[in-house]
Amino acid sequence: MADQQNVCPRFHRAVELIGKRWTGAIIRILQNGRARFNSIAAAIPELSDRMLAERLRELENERIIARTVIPETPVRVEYELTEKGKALDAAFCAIARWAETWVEPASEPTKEAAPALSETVVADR
Amino acid sequence: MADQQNVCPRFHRAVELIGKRWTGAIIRILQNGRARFNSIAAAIPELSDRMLAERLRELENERIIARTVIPETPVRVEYELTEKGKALDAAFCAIARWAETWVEPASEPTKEAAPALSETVVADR
DNA sequence: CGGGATCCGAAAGGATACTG
DNA sequence: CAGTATCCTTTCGGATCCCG
Repeated sequence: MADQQNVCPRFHRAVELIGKRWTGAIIRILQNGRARFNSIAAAIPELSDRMLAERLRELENERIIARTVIPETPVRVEYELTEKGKALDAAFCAIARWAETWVEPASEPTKEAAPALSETVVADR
Repeated sequence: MADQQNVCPRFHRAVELIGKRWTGAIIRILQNGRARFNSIAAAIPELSDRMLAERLRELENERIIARTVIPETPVRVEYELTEKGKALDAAFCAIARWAETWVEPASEPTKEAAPALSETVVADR
C-alpha cells in the first residue's frame, strides 16, 4: 500500500535543480567538454542570451559548473563541469536511456490518433 | 574541444518533463506503490491541492501515471505508475545517488560561510 | 565577445471558497 | 474525498539597449 513518508529533501532539491528550465540541456552540452558562451547559445537556439547567462550563474553558484575567464581581446570565457557536475553523468545517461525508449522524438503530430485517456473505473477491489 | 550539436530533443523533453516543478516528488512517492490524492498531498506539504491536481493530470496525459476511480462513498481515486512511469525508476535512483553525495540536506544556513565564488582568471592557455 | 540593466507582457503558482 | 473556480501575486522570460 506504500504509506508515504515525506520526500527526501536532498532528492527534491536535486531534481528541481537539474530539472529547472534549460539547465538539463546546458549540462548536457558541457558533458562533452568545455564550451564558450556563444557556443552553448548556438546549440540551444530557443534559449535567449539573458536566460543562458542567468542559468549559467545559477549553475555556477551550485558549483556544478566552473567559469574561466581568459583575458584575450576580445575576452574568452569558458564553462566546464566541476566534479559535482561531472558526477551527474550517470543520472543523465539514465534519463537519456529512458527518453530513447519512452519519449517520441517529435511533438504530438497526430492529435486525433491519440486514444484520449480512458477513464478507468473499478467496480470494487 | 567538444563542438556542440543540438541537444537531443527526446532527452530535452524528458528532462523538462520529469524536472517540472513537483513532478519529481510526485513520481518518487508513487514509486513505492499506488497512492490516493490526499495521501500524496500529505507527503508534500508545500504543494497546494490545485498544483497537485494539475500535475497529476499532466502526468496522466503523458501516460506516466494511471488514474483509477473506485466508486465507493466517498469516492476513492488511486494513482499509480504505468510501465512508462515505472521505467523511470533507474533514472530516479541515479539522481538520488547523486543527491546523496553532492547535495547538502538543509538549505543555505551559513550564508557568510560560503566562500563566494572565486573569479577564475587564466593568464593564457 | 560575453554579458548586465531595464521594461513589460505572459505564465505559473498561492489562497480561499465551493461542489459532487 | 477529490477535486474546480476564481482571484490575485509572483515569477519567468523575451526585447531592447548598453558596456568593457
